[in-house]
Amino acid sequence: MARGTDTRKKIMDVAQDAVLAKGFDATSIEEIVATAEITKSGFFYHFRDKNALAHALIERHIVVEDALFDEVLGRGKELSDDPLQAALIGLKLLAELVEDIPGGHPGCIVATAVYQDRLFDKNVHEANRRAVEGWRARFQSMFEEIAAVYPIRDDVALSELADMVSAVVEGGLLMSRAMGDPKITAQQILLMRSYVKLLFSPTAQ
Amino acid sequence: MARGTDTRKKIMDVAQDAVLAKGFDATSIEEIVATAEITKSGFFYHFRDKNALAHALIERHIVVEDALFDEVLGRGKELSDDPLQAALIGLKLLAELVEDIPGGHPGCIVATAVYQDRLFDKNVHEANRRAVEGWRARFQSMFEEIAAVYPIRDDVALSELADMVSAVVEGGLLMSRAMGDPKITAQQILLMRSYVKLLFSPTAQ
DNA sequence: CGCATTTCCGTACCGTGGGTACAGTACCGC
DNA sequence: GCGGTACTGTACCCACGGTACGGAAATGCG
Repeated sequence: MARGTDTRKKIMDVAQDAVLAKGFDATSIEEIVATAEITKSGFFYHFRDKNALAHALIERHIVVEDALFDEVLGRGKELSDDPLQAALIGLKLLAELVEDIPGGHPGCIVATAVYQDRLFDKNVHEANRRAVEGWRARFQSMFEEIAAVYPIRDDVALSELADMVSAVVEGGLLMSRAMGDPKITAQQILLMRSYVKLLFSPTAQ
Repeated sequence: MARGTDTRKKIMDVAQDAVLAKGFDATSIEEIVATAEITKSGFFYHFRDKNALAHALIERHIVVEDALFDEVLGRGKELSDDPLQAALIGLKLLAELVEDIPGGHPGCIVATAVYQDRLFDKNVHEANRRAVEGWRARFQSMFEEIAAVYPIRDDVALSELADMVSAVVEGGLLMSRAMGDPKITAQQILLMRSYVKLLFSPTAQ
């Protein structure tokens, strides 16, 4: 039993490295099986097709990313009882964390799936949608906690503001990739942080 | 002579329709040549490979997009002498324009190229980089004009703020695609607008 | 211990699609 | 009518996703 899950995990690890480094379509199954030291048959035993691999990677990615957000935002709450300060700390930690990723900017698995229609089926896109919805719920509740204490300085929907965090992160990753500058993502997160600060603190600066 | 440029243009038009509808990788050369009523040889006479087609499409796309930004931001300047108001108007027009794209949001050709490494070579990514740099320059000068008149309410770099416009647009398009909700992009642009408003106008509301 | 199930390996094969090679041809300006 | 431009047609190669199927080793279970 351990044998099975090990191999499956190894395939996913190898695939994830390759996908983040080169993109999903640039990662051939033959290459994955070579690196994982298995055979093509072994691969197709664990995954019905390349779609199934993508699906598994995304599901796992969501779990990891959720844990990461939990940690960062949780740490913010630990460090301040004030919901606004907690959020600002959390966003700053997130920016630092994104910047410290070794080997620059791997980009987001979710994003790679969004922009490759043929390669992925409905299951994958569905998983993607759930991931984005999860982020929205998370950040929306964060902003609601802030809004319960502080007046908001502009008429914006908190759900859209929550989406903006995701959008800025994803957009930042994309810009980083396009420009070959890994710092951009962190910069963009800090700008988002600045917006949150201005939006909720009248005496900001 | 007209014969040549016509065919080339026809290939690009056919390809662009298909690419925006289904994505680049889902569009096969065989399909393009069938729709354009030419032969495979004819295609490869005009484009060395699929890369060259992508490159040509992106170059053309950049020109169109630049014209679009020119129009929207120019209209903003027409409607107000105040640089902040002009920018706010421009961003609002941009949001409206993005929302009115028929058939939803095709997504950005630039983004599709960023997330597909194998399909595209250095020329394409280079073209991409220039496009992003162009947007940065454009929005940076916009923000500089505002900053010359209004004090800025947080310590942010204007070049990064300029990148944020691109990041929010791209991130918004990505979120739209992921969620299947074309309205998200426009919402995100309006949030960016709200940030600009708060950042430069102390008496905002 | 025997036996079935799970977890692979090996090999051979297919279809699609990008891309090449190269010969031939129709048109167009000079 | 000559040479270049703009193709057509055919035939072919290769990479890669995916299938088929037989076999083998480890594992769990009675």
